[in-house]
Amino acid sequence: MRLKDLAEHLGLSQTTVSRALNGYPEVKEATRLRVSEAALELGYRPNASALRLATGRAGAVGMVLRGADELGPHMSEFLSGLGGRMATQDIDIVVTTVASQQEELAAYRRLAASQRVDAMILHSPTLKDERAELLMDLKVPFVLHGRTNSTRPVAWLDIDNTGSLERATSHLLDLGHRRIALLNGVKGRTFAEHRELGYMAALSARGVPFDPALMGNTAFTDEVAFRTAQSMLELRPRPTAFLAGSMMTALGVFRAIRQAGMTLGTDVSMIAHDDVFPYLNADNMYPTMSTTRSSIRQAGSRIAELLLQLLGGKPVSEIHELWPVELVLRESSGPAPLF
Amino acid sequence: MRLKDLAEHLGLSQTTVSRALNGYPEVKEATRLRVSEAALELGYRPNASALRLATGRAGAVGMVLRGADELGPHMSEFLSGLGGRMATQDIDIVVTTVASQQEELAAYRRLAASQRVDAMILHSPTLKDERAELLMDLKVPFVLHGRTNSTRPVAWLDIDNTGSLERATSHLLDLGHRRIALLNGVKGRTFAEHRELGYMAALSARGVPFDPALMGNTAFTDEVAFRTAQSMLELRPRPTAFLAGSMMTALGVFRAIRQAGMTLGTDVSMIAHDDVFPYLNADNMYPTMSTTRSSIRQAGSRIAELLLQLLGGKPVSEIHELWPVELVLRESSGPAPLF
DNA sequence: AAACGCATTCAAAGCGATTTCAATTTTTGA
DNA sequence: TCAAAAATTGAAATCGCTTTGAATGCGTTT
Repeated sequence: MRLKDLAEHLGLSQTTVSRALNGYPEVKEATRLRVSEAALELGYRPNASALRLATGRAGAVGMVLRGADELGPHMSEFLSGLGGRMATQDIDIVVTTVASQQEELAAYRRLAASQRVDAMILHSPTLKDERAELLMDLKVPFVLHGRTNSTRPVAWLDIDNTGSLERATSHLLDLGHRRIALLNGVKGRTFAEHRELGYMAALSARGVPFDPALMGNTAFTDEVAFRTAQSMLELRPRPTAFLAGSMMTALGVFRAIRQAGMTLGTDVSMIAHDDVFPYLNADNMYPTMSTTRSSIRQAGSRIAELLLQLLGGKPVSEIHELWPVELVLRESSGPAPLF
Repeated sequence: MRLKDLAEHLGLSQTTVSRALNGYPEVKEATRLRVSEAALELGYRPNASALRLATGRAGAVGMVLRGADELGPHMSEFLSGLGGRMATQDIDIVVTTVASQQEELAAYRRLAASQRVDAMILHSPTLKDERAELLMDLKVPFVLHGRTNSTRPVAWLDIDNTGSLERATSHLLDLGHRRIALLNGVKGRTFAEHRELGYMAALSARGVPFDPALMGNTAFTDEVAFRTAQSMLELRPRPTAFLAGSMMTALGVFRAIRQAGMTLGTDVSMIAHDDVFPYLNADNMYPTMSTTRSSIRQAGSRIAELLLQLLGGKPVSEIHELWPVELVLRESSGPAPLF
């Protein structure tokens, strides 16, 4: 069922039918009604490729996912938020996965050159992010989930990682902890740097010295976290509290604590960052987990909105959102043990 | 940079340039070389929409993700496998997310009518799956990840859930367990039914009666699993072993066991199904987790291959793959306790 | 009654690729 | 050497839509 068929069926020109369906004013109301009824009845939907070619808009936004490290469980949550909003505008989400760093830039180039997408979403940026710079060079609009240091303006949405860690660290200090381990993301990533900043700020505000042995910069997997936490717990004096970068990290730390024969919440405290997964509930852990919490799904949904604004012509320099992070105290964070 | 520009730049016709780039035989080798060099140098890439309109192929495959229940961590793993293979063919993956059941069918209709994708991938089918039937009615090619009972032939790839659970259950029976709880997926889903079949078969082979109180049919979240396991552990006689449907489920059961003051691997045994997540390693748990294992990422990659074959004209009736599931025994499964 | 304005409708020109069919050049064979 | 065959190139049609610019019909105004 093409536009032409529909037009012939109605005894109208393609022009009029097209206009009727797209809500142009210069078509008689009775005609419009007749057209939309026929379209509905015959199940007409414009051919996506033709529509895109004619309008010059791709009707899609793109995301490039780094296979190994980045993908993780966060992505599906984010996608879910993003997709919900985009679907209402009939905009597709095109995901591309790549294995290596080089492939990644090539993927952005490819998407841009073939005009497959109208805009893109960038994740987990580094302080100096070449993907962002590339997209700006290519003049592809994008919204950054996170922040980066660029000389040019960038549209972004980020959570307040610095504030989050400052509060969490301060709280642990309040509870008497002095040896607080930070299981952070890999160096270079903006969010990791921001978290470190918050952690450092809280420590120095109390005059607590920073011990590099208590900081880990690794991927957020339970395995790595387990190993890191395990070796940190062998330090003397050992850390009495952990700041875990993600829920997966928290699970690993959790196991390390138990294997060392200690109890979470009394012998050792922990506050983990929770991106809010429906299948992994901090409130329902045992003991319940204190968290810094921010829904990554909501971020996805909001970024979709920002993307639409961006495509609607809103200036990049006006698209910045910094979201506060909740600190939710539960059982896993308690007073420092008295030795 | 359009084809026209490139052709003018080279002093050739669009026809010749197009042919040269697409490897048609009727173009002089020297010309082809000159063209491809210029294309590379100028970074020419055919406009995706135009190409699609001209060829009639969408150059994309679609997936519809149910927001709430389905998305989960499995999806990103699967996507990663799928994407790796598709990228090599310059085929996009279009993901659409939906909230409700109704929206879902509408989404398939929409994608089909607008010819946005050449084929689709279906997940977690039910025994009688209306999405699959719809796609067949709409004549949209698709590969099913899982199986369904349809009168018409369907292309599918599935793991041997029945065999997997039969082995796992048998193994637990060998270890002396008689009260074996099954935390299965929701009723109606083919994989859940298949798993139940395997479980039942193993029980009845030993003449062990089936106790409905020991079977749960829920979503694979740690929270639900925790609650279900908790209440099962209050039964008398209590279950001495658990079959967990996923790693998330396993985490929930794990907590329930600990909270009940018991030890996994001695007081209670568990075998969990592992879809192999890079961030959650059964081998590295404490105690290490016995699993039935099958990589969902590999499944994604293979389904991409099948999809390409399907689009290449291979008959649907010849596209069936049943993958065996490994049983990996580790510390979480031990002999039944002697009361 | 002619002219004007307004509301509708339509024919045709894109959008940027592929592909059919025709034209041109080069090679081959007698 | 010249016609026929083969190799190479190009003009124009096509894909299905949007959109520009022109045309039509009809009630008002002068």
